[in-house]
Amino acid sequence: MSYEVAMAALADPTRRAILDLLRTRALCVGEMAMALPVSRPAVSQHLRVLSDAGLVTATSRGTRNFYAIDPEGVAALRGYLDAMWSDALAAFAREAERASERGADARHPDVPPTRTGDRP
Amino acid sequence: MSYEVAMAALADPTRRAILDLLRTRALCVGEMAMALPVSRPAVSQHLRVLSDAGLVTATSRGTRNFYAIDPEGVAALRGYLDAMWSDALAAFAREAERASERGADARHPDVPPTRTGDRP
DNA sequence: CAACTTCGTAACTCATGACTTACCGTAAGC
DNA sequence: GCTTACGGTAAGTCATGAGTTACGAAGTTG
Repeated sequence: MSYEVAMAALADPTRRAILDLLRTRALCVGEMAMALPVSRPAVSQHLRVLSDAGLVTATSRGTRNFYAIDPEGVAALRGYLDAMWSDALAAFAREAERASERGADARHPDVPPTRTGDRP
Repeated sequence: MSYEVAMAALADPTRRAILDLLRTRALCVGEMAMALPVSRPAVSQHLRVLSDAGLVTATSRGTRNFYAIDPEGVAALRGYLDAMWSDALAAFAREAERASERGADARHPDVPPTRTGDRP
């Protein structure tokens, strides 16, 4: 459902770096900011995006906010990619079979063309 | 290796729509442009990005250029997500165990703090 | 209570990129 | 050979978002 927001979230290199930091254990914002080449508010904003995308979870302990990877969000992305992957493999196999049977037979054009449009 | 370019490529909704069109079968540029709310040059540019990211392959047949999903590129993304997913699960389990053993024992702070920096 | 730490938000700047129109190269059909 | 379909590229516009500094809110510690 919401794999689209997660995809957009994973597009940014800094956000991927944040997730890489969180792979081993949960961290608070200041720790991540020290390990990254950007300011702490930037990390906060990225964490906001990652949280909205369902990729991380936040827990407050004292004045510090700890963030950890949310496996559910990652699972949604995996599902999307898995579906696309299997579909692509099936289409590839179908295409190969059709190509082989066309190679033995007469070669007819794939699509009878009718002016494919240029405008949206 | 190159999952980063692929991630950036999948960030755009139009590019994801192109990949969704290609899930069933290979298509030429004009066909995709007709099925999408953008102009044909826009589709060309998106296909260029997807091709550079290793997510699609191109084959010329006559004047038409057919594009299909490249399963290899999708596999790279799956590998990245799989690694992150298993790491996140392991970290989650470790965190849960540490929390339970701390709940029975004395509660010590997680990290002895030393001024986490604000500047990059 | 007062000082300090930690973090989120607001306001702003600036670069990236998504889209358009216009143009040119290339293969097919009369 | 000339015309037509198809698609890639160039140049330009405009919106989005990643980054910064400045400030305020919530909590801990002396």
